[in-house]
Amino acid sequence: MALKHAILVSLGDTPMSGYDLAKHFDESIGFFWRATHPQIYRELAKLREKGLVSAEEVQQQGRPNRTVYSLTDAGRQEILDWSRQPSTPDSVKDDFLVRLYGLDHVDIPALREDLQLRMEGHRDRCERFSAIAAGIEPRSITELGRLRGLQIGLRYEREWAAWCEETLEALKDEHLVSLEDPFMQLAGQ
Amino acid sequence: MALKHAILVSLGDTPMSGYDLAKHFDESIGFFWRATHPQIYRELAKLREKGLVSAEEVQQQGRPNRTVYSLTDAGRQEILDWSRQPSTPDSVKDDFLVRLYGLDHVDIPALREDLQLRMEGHRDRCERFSAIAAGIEPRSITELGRLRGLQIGLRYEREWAAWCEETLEALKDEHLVSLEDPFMQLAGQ
DNA sequence: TGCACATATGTGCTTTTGCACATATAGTTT
DNA sequence: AAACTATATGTGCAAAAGCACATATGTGCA
Repeated sequence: MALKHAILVSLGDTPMSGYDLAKHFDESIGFFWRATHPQIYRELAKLREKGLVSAEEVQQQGRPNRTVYSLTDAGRQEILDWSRQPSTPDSVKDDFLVRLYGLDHVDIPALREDLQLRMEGHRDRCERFSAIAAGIEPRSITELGRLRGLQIGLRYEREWAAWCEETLEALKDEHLVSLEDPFMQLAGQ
Repeated sequence: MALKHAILVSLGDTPMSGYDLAKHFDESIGFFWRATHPQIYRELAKLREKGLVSAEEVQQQGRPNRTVYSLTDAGRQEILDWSRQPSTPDSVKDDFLVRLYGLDHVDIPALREDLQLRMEGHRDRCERFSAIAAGIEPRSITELGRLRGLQIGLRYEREWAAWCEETLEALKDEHLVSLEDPFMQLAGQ
């Protein structure tokens, strides 16, 4: 369970409300661990009970009040303890790759559309990450960590984007007919 | 829920028992979707109820009997329907990257050990994938899909391995002291 | 006036996942 | 004889995740 730790680590930067955290999970740390707002609010309540975070009600005018959470010393210790456990291997679960694995049973035009969308997503993130990374000159341990995180994100997105492009090419109709049709297969040999 | 579909797709290749499937999930399709044997047996029971797979008891001597499952026409249709839905974005959840994000709060020597282990794992898989990929000359739609899957796996592992190496270098003590110590920071400018 | 939107925080319910444990057969090793 | 390994199939239970829905305030816009 590292949602807990993703929250603690985020609060290690600066105190935040659940709402802030939810936005934060949509942007920066969300690349490493995704979470939705109900998950976050529930987890915050548990962390508060355990004393790993402290909460402070903040009055606001013109808007609902916010509950701002801060990391406690116990929370800091919890991060340290957790960081000494071996990390759990990332559990891969990719719908799209399962389809590719069973390519002869799926709707290929639909898969191509999906692939196109994926490629665009990877390209977008690729540009976003490289823009952010270009602006970081690591002056602290934290910045170094963030930069390394961006680097793997960037590598990942870049490879995926390139692979999508290759795969779109490989899945063009004119390349597939010869595979499906036994006559063409013979002709191609 | 694509465990269901990962099983259906696997049975599309050839009929298998739960035990076979569990091994299969440890090897090939496990790169795209991980599952343990209790998950698989439970899912198989559900798929059987829905008529997406059929089961046949096979007597064996010297070993317990096996229940072999086959894909039905309804199952084939289910794969097709599913493949027409947009794929769900892969949900990233990586402990290790969360630690990197909060680098100033974690135990860095422990993280380095973890990083070393990861790197070895990525290198191993990299070699395994490239050995398998080298032996595939795609002659059918299925083989083309499998090859493309291996290609992204290979790219992924290669980038991760390289990144791990870079990061191990960046996290060496001699590079970190200057970041932690304000005096050294001034001296470095 | 009505509506959408951004802020802000939650509840309820279902599905999925993970992990430990249970059970049975038969061969191999110590 | 006891322990270990491989084959083969499950149950029980708790944690985690996902998603729809609920609620409240104030602003801007048509």
